[in-house]
Amino acid sequence: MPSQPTTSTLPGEPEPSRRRRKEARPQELLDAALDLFVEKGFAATKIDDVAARAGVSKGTVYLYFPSKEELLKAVIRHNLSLTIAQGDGIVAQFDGPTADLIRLVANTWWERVGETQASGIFKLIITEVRNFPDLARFYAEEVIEPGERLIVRLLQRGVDRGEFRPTNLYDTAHSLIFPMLMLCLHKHSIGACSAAEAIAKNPSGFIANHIDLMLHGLSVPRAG
Amino acid sequence: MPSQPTTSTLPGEPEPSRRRRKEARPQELLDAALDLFVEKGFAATKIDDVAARAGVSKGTVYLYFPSKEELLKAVIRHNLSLTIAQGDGIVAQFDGPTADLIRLVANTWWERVGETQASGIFKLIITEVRNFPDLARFYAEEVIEPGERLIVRLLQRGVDRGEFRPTNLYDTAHSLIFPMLMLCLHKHSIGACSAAEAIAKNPSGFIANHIDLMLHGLSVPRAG
Amino acid sequence: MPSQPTTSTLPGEPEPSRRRRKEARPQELLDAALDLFVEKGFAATKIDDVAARAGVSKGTVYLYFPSKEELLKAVIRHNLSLTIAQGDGIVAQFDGPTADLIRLVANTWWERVGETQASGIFKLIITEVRNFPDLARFYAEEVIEPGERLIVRLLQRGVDRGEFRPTNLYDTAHSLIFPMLMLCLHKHSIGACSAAEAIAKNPSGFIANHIDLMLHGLSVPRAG
Amino acid sequence: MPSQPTTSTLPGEPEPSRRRRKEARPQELLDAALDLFVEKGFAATKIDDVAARAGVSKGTVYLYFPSKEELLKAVIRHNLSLTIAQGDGIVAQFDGPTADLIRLVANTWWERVGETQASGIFKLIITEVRNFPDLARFYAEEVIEPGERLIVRLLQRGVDRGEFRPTNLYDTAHSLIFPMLMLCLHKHSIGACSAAEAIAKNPSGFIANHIDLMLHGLSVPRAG
DNA sequence: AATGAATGAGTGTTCATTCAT
DNA sequence: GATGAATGAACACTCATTCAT
Repeated sequence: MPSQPTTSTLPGEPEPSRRRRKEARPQELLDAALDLFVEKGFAATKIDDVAARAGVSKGTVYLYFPSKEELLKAVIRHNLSLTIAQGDGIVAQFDGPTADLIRLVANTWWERVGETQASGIFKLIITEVRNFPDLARFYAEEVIEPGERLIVRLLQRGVDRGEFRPTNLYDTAHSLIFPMLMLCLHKHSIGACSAAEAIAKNPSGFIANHIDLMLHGLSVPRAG
Repeated sequence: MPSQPTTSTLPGEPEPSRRRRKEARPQELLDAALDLFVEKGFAATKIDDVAARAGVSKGTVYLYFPSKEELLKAVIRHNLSLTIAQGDGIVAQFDGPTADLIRLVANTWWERVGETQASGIFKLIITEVRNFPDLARFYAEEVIEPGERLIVRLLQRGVDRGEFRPTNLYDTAHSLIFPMLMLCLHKHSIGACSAAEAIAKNPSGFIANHIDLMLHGLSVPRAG
Repeated sequence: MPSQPTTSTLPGEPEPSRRRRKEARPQELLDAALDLFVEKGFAATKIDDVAARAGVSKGTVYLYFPSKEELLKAVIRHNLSLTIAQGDGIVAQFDGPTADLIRLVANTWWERVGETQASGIFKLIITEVRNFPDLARFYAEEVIEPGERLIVRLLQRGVDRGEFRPTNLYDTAHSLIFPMLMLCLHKHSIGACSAAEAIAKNPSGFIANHIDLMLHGLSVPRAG
Repeated sequence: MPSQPTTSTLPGEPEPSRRRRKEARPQELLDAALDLFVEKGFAATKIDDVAARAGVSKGTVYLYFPSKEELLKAVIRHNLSLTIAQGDGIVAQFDGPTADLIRLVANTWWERVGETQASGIFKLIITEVRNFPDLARFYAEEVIEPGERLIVRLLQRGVDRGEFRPTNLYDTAHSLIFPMLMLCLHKHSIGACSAAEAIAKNPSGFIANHIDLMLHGLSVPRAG
């Protein structure tokens, strides 16, 4: 279930040169490892399987990563660096109503994270932080804090412009983002088993409903 | 970190009779196993550690559960049976405004699940369904479906009584419940590492804010 | 080539009880490990082979020794403690000519060390000190220093009593002991391959000749 | 720790021509391999390290030696051919007292073997013969037998000339040579770890004392 | 019932060897 | 010739499971 084919040459394609392979390897291995760590968990994933999915032999994994644990950390680091500061740019230059901005940010995030392989990183974090506690600091600094700051800034903008009523912005930020994260977790757990689930079938519909609900919940009561 | 003491006798307590201990064994083992499966994951948990935490020797675990996998299933079954049909009673006999009913159900759930050891079950499910896919059917039937039905019924009650505007009730149910589940997940992952997190410090405040936001979001727009 | 049978029960013998086995295990494993480490070297010895020679399975080795390296250290520690202070007693209470005392000590040492499995320890030390340098301090303190002191005291006794001419006693001590150590090394290297070697056939003869030569070498020149 | 520089060019030295380097390769590899085999043992030495010490890449080793085992044999063969028949020339043309001849041979040997990298070969032999038993025959024929013959001839010369009393010449030869060999072994084992050892500090003094002791031991008792 | 010694299949990691460049 | 990426067999070590006590 990798989102990009990472296995060795398909028939018909020219065999990539040794040098080109070497440059592509780490990425291929990280993709394979993300897939498997997310699917099975760190402990239940065999290095042999990571290697096989990347189309190489077991020893090759150790040419690029000194241990299974370092591979895990590299997977997380690599996929987090994709995530951070994704939204900051959008927010800075947007000019219209905050409701539209929030919808834009949510949809962009869903396209770039939720629908890609990277969505698995959240399950991986939740699964493995307790076993590798230094991941916690890493994740808090790289994702949670910038992410919270971004959303709080968004909400503050709405309040400042008289669009939103005041609430506890940190709590509200979590009410906004948590269902989106659950969507990612769901996709890589129950959603991967029983396809017969409404939410798995139409995540965009769910997101639209969720954002509407939240925006309505934040709307300023009519003076009366 | 078990919420109930599961280890052997503390000095000062009266030694429980041998019979008491024997009858309590399976429960103690299930508690110990839940703790460890949640903390470390199934694959990274050693039977030895489960036994040690329950205050027995390794062999004893096998007197009660035929294999590690069956122990996992028993843990899940046992903790799910606590969960299911918890709220049905409350709903049936409640008479006031749906907003109050929802607050009551949410707070009751948080007390009985979120604040207890049982809150870990959601992390366990998310972590392990893909490795033990028959858990999926089990969980869907025992938790997801009754849970969704309960919340949808709640929301429908609000709509029927003219308290809530109409929305996609399944999506809205998920918007309502997902942040509560994330609270449980958080508590057993990041929240267990860096205590310096707003959300971890005041979950009840977060729940109150979340429910308010949702109820406001569901409120019927003023005619006019 | 173990000097005592260490493998599991011979047919006809009563099966030793589980408890008795547990007490005997470490010794059996140390004997097996000494044999193999001496024969093949540390790196080339497989834990599987140690286990097989001791008549147990691989996992059992790890019940008693936490790693291969600790097993090595235990082997050395165990075999050195046999060695230290072996001669001190003899020397203290001897009364006759120093020449006789030296012959007695040499023969006793040969019987108790040279002819037993423990003779392999010297090869093991020489082979492995550079890879495990903290063995060096250990060996220097436990064997070299007490050993040198013993022999120097012996020689000094001879000089004091006018039996030996004065020489550099440390150098002479080494001239005395080194050929005995070479005999041990030889036995576990070349001597184990080509049996057709004079020295391997008659070590006691060699020792007698060597001691005679040394004693004659130490004898006081006739006043002339 | 090689006694001759075997690594690639030092800054300031003229860069050897490519041809020079190529012709020197096998010698450089043999030197590097001897160092490492002696230091760590055959099994614990990595081809990668041999290559690195010789300043080439791993693949290059296989251009010159078909396998690690053949490299070992080449190292031994090469260092033995240095050793054999070193002394025969000296003995043939010497004319004075046998005592002087023995001192000359011993000192020459120590200069040419004991003080050079080649002294490690004895440790290597003792360490590895049991794993590669055909080395035994090789070593016996090339070193032990010629060496013994040489020393026995020396001793016989002394007896024939009335300088030495008769003894078992084979045993005496071993008494003479074993301490010298132990000096080599010591240098590459304990001596390489704890420098604070009398013997390691003044090997020539030890040799002088040892030969004196032996010669005195062999001296003809005064008639009387 | 309870124990914990023993097992051996399974997995992370290493490293001699190969071979395309 | 020289390189170093890739391989995969081999080995240290772990741990679920069994069973004699």
